[in-house]
Amino acid sequence: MPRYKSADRERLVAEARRRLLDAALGEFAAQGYAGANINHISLAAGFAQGTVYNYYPSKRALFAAVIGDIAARQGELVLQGAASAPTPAMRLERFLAAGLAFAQGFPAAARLVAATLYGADAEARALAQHAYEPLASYVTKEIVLAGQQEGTFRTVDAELAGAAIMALYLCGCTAHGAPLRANPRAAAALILEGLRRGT
Amino acid sequence: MPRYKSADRERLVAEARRRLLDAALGEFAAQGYAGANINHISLAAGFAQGTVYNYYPSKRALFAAVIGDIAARQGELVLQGAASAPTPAMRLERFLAAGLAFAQGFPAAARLVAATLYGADAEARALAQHAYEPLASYVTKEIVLAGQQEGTFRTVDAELAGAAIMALYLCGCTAHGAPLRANPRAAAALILEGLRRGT
Amino acid sequence: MPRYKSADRERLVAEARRRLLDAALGEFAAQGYAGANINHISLAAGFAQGTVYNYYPSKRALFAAVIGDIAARQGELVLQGAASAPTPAMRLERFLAAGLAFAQGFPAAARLVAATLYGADAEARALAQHAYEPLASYVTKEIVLAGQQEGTFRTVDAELAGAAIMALYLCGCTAHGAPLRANPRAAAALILEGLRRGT
Amino acid sequence: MPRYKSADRERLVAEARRRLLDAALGEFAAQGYAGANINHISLAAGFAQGTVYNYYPSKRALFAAVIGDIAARQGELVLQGAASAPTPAMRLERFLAAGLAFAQGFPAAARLVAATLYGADAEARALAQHAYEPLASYVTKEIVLAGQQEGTFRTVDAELAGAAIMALYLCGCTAHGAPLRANPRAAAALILEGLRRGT
DNA sequence: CATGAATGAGAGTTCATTCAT
DNA sequence: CATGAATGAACTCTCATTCAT
Repeated sequence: MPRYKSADRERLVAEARRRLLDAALGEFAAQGYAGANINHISLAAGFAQGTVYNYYPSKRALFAAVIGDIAARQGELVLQGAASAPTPAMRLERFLAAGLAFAQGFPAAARLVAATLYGADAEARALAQHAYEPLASYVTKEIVLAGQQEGTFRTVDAELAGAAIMALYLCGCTAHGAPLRANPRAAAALILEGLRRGT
Repeated sequence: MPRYKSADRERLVAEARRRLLDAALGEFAAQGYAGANINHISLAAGFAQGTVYNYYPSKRALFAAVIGDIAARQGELVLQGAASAPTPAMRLERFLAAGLAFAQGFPAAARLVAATLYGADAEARALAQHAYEPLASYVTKEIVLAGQQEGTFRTVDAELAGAAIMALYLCGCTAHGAPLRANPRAAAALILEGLRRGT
Repeated sequence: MPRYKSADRERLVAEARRRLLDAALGEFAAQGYAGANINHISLAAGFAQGTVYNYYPSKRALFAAVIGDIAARQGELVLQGAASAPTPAMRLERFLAAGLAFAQGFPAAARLVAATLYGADAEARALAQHAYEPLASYVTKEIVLAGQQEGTFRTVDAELAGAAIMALYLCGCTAHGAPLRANPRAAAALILEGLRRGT
Repeated sequence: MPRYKSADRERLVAEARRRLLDAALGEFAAQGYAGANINHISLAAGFAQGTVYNYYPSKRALFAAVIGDIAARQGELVLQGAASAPTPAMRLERFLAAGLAFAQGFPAAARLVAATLYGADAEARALAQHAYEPLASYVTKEIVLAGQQEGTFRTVDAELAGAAIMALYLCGCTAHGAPLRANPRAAAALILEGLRRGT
């Protein structure tokens, strides 16, 4: 009978989970979900093999927790950054800047999210899509649609524009993405003004 | 064993490889590299399990061959489509249209490429990057830079613009990509004109 | 630490053991020895996981205690029931009635004993055989042999008859045993009179 | 493409299965289902660990095959022995003699069946009950009921008598069963005539 | 004496790879 | 060159047991 579940206990549990999430993020980002070794994660977190299972009931559950954790942290940061801007154009710029800063600060997390969203594992993909739904819908509604209603954005298909922005945003951390990361302001300008020289 | 292989022999070998590549593409796209089962591939290709090893020395080598094959077929199609267009803007449009048509015609291939380029497996990523280098540099040189030299494109960072176009292009087949695929002409317009309404 | 334990202390310990034995009986009966989870037992007894080890040094020891406990309770009940009967035939009837009543009242216990006595685990089997020796020898001596000496029973091999009765008795709770349980009087008659119609 | 699945191949497969079934019988009988180690079985059969899975898809399936194999062999032997006898009484005697001879010849098989039928594992029990249904219904119909219709057997509850005979039969290989096995004729007489001396 | 997080050996199962036929 | 049985390392997950608190 747990006598009162001291705050101490809870803090220890939270810290153990933190260590596991961090170790898991590293492993999943480096090896992919299928390639990750759950015992390595446990050992990397400073536990014995099998101790993960005292905190998460399965590899999948641990993975879900990792993705959820990333999405929450990134969402908070990014939406906070963008929300305070008065115009849709500025929100776009801040959105990209905050997101790409996150990718720069936590490259493993960014890589893992992209790998999951564009990977073959349907279950994992659904999970990540669900976790990133708030960000995606923020872009579509508060940036693209808002700019169109305000009259400063062209009336292109909002979904199309949203998908394009999300693609840039999510790929800003991998492969061909280095220039995006290095220059979020220019990326925003590119989206706003397009490639063609104005008349 | 005749040293001089009959052309017949070679054709049979080529056809066997074709069957294996097709089966492997399906399996890798559906399960990811780590999740793919090489014996299933062999069986799906109409061979016994283990027969892959008469044609490819390892799972990795088979995977590399699959990626190489996709890149070659896609490159041929896309560059062919784009090269005949006289202006950089038209080349961009045709490039996107041809690429997204490829993604529509061979969704498994498109998904596999994106998953590999944005996935966690560093070795596989390097492989795919190398295979897609021609496409990427075509975009940068023959579209972005050419348009700038011609005077019709803004002088934004060419690498940045190239990366953005490749991101759109590659993600046009997955996750948030559905609207892109459905509407390549609008996607090209978005890249050319940007979001902001002209003055 | 007072050497002289207060009676209070001892009562508490006895009650804790009781709870553990009851919980263990349920788990062992439901899952078998190998399949039983000792932490589940501890929790089901209202303790934390691991607390069993304050009362029993190992899973095996706990198991032995469970079997011993059942044998003791069943033996007391059954022998009490049978001992007061004046003739061997009546003792047989009461023996079966009491035993099958026990099986009806404590089905988990009955099932566990049969599973142990007829199970694969040699160590457990030896343990249970030892615990049930008193019952077995009661049947052989006080029922079969006594009846033969009295002149009312045929002089069949006493051990054989004893084994047959014990088999019926122990299987009266499982598998094909339902009719036995339902009808102890008829079972006794069957043993006494046999199948063949008297001349 | 298997060219013609030579009889050779099939013989080899059958022989491999035989080795595995034998090894599995030994392990399951000695350790119980839950306690058995499937890699030990594979090694004991002369294969590497994991090779069982080329022949049976799971531990449970292997177990089912073992039980099915025993039931088939025992059923053939026992029913053959009993069926040729003209009267129900003789069928009973032969049934017991054949069954107990089987138990003597294949003690591990007999022990495993009893352990399964009286064990805690519900799934395994159902399996074994199903496999032994033919024997059980033979006893009830062709022995007990037939004897009653013929007029030579008392009209006791047929199910009760059948269950009693099956219990004796199945327990003839364990625990208190040694005398039964040693003396099947006397066991049959006991069932037919009962314990009580005729008047 | 109770707790329950931690341990780590060991379980069932998968599968890339080999090789005798 | 095709076959497919065999291999055995490696995986995820379980759980009896320990011990600091």
